[in-house]
Amino acid sequence: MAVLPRSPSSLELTISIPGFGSSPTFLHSSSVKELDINQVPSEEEEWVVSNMEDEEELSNGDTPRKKLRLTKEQSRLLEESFTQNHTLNPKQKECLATQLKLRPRQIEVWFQNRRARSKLKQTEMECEYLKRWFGTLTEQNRRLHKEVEELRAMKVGPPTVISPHSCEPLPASTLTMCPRCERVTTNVATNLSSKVVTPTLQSHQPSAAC
DNA sequence: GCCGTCAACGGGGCTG
DNA sequence: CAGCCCCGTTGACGGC
Repeated sequence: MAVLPRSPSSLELTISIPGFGSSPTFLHSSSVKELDINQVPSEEEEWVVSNMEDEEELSNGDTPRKKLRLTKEQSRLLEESFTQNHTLNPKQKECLATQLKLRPRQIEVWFQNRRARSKLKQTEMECEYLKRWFGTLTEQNRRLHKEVEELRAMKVGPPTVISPHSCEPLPASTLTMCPRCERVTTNVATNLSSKVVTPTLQSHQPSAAC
């Protein structure tokens, strides 16, 4: 799983703009028209205006909402910056905002949305990978079931396994699998009547310890 | 008209 | 407590 880097960027602040603050009331305004940077869209900033006239106000006194579309150049620079750092420190944010003629809050929002898109893409890729893996396991499971059926059909007597402890053959019927930890264990009742079992093999009782 | 995309918002959690 | 981030959502817009 990829972890987004939080290291500082190499970008440095070189220009400061007086009065270019980001007070909460300023940022949380539902209308972007009152923001001075948005009143006169520069040639580098492209606005898509709704059907409402600029001067028209809504019944509740709010100004109509406009939709900002970043220009290709702005998007390119933001993407370029994103490849270097997935997060920005305040200086980098201010610097980018000045460079792109956007508000720092817009830079911040763009990076948040960009990180979200990255994560979504990553999740979709992981989903695809898991789907393929599931398909592979399903196919493998099918083949193993088929193999088991073929072995059962051979009817060559009771199957035996070699004990890893004694290196002697064990009747497979004496083996069971613990449903909790899925470890192969010996059947106690059967083992007691069998002389094949060696003392090294411990009986296993499923418990909460598994 | 529906749907996908994207900028923006609001709330909650975390941290120094 | 300010500042930041994440997350879910909203609203505007474009494409079909």
